[in-house]
Amino acid sequence: MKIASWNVNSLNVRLPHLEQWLRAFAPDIVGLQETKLEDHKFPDTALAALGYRSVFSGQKTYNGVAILSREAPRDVLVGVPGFEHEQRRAISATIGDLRIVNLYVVNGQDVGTGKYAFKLEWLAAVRRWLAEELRAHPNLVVLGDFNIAPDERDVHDPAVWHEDHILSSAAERAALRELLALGLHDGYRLLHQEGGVFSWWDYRQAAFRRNLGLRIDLTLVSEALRCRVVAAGIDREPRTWERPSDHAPAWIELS
DNA sequence: ATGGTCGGCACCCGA
Repeated sequence: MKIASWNVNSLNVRLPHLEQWLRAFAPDIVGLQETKLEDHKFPDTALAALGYRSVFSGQKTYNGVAILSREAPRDVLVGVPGFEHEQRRAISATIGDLRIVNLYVVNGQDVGTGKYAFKLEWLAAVRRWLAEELRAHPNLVVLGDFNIAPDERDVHDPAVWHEDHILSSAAERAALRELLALGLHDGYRLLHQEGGVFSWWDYRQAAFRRNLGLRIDLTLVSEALRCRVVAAGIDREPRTWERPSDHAPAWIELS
């Protein structure tokens, strides 16, 4: 059972990439972020032709999330209960014996801005909600673009990505640690300890060629699923293709 | 630290 998270940065532009990658990688479940598509424009027919069901919550221009799965999704939930707003950043569904939560965490722009404050509020609301979600669904997978690099191994240059910098700041990392403290584990780190493995590279400065990246796309698993994680990785291949997303798919395999 | 590159959409904003 392969489960992946991929920020596609516009599904309108990236549908051919997604189709090619689904054929090549053959995941069972995929969480997509930044689809940037209103629901009536979601390419569910094209994805069904490849054997995937789709559930989605999108909007024009910004944000937008979706879950693709080979098995039919049940009990679909849009948004973060108790924290209503316009931005389409969360979608959840039950697939087989797994509860899947797909998040597009607020970027936060810069430390100290209003968007940064909103990021921390949003993460606090997610934590309150996931505490309940874990009680209801012991087999929980929380995946997505977290827009937080968990620690120094997850940034190419800790001198740049330091405790006062967006995506690596002390408060953001503390918020992520609070999520993990609910009883969630970073699937990738269960199996790999080395640094320098990234999921996002800025479009500028030839960052991908120079591997100047961050690992901000994560797949978290609950305690009950911990021992079922048999493989994990980041598939850099689609980042090498023409006109790529700035993110690569991050994946885990469950037994 | 700055400036650089994308996508969407409208000549600028968000990432």
